[in-house]
Amino acid sequence: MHADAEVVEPTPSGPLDRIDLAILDQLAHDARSSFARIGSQVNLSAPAVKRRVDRLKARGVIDGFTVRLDPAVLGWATEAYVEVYCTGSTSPATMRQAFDAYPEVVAASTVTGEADAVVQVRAHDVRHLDEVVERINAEPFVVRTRSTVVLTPLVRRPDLPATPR
Amino acid sequence: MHADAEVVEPTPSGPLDRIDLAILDQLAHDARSSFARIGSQVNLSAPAVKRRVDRLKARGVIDGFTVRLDPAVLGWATEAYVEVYCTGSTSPATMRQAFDAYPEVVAASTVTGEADAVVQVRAHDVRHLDEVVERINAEPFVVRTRSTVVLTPLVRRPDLPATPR
DNA sequence: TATGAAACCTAGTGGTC
DNA sequence: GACCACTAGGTTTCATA
Repeated sequence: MHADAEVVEPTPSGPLDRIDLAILDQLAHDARSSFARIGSQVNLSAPAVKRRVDRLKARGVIDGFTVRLDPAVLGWATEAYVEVYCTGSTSPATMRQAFDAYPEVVAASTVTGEADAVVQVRAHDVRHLDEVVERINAEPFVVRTRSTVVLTPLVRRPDLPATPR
Repeated sequence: MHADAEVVEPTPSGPLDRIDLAILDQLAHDARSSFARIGSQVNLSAPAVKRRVDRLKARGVIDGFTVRLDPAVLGWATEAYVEVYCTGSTSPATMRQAFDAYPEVVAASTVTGEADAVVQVRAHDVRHLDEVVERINAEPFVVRTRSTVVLTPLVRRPDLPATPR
């Protein structure tokens, strides 16, 4: 071991190259595509693609592979953004623990602005949504909520575009 | 071919059974899992699982398979909910067409409440986010916007839970 | 250090019962 | 839906640049 001018990456990193991004693009489009088919798109052999994918998984760039489901077909027809106002010093950890317990919660984050958090909720119908919002309201750290119900979904992306910085 | 008392489904439908939901659960957890492995979880042979998955795809329940990427690692560190206020009679189609053109737009929907639409935006940083919001503001049908920036992501579900109705 | 070719083994797929 | 046979894809090894 010797000290260089260059810093050695602690996590096996280095920036994603054009090929990595192309592979991610392919996987975003079809995560069950074969390595050979991906390889033919990015001019690489199947083993080479597999190695890159393994590396991307190890680095945490790839978090996993999931199925894209049509919420409506599954009976999750109602969606809402719920702004949550909390008591003075509610920690993010407390909120996370609470919201994580709801299967109806798709996403939740603390936010800037008047509200403390925005929670995205999926429900079967308005009655179900109402029930979930009531339960959130009943959480000890919640002062009040303000719901914005989705009328028409306009855009819904598979995942993030693998655009280079 | 003969006429029965039973009506033949035009779309190959019928409700999802317990096994279908279990399969979707497995795929949500790992979309690249083998049919054999899924089968062992749901007590079914690999071909049987494949046929069910094919059927679920044909029915539109399964929309596709994608990779889950860590936004932060890819350089998409900043996220915001942008409420959009539109001119009198802006059609959802107009909005969809406009928002679809932004790679930074993750999701967009028309909503109840004061605003006409909520647009979820992913950006590299606050400067980038600001630029995107400016562009949205410049859309001919947009009167004004109100952005809520994400501070800490608390919950982010892979996809919808395959809970029966 | 990353790749390609080949070998080997596991999984996908269509037919049959 | 299971079983079987066949094909295709995943994974490891090894040689190479």
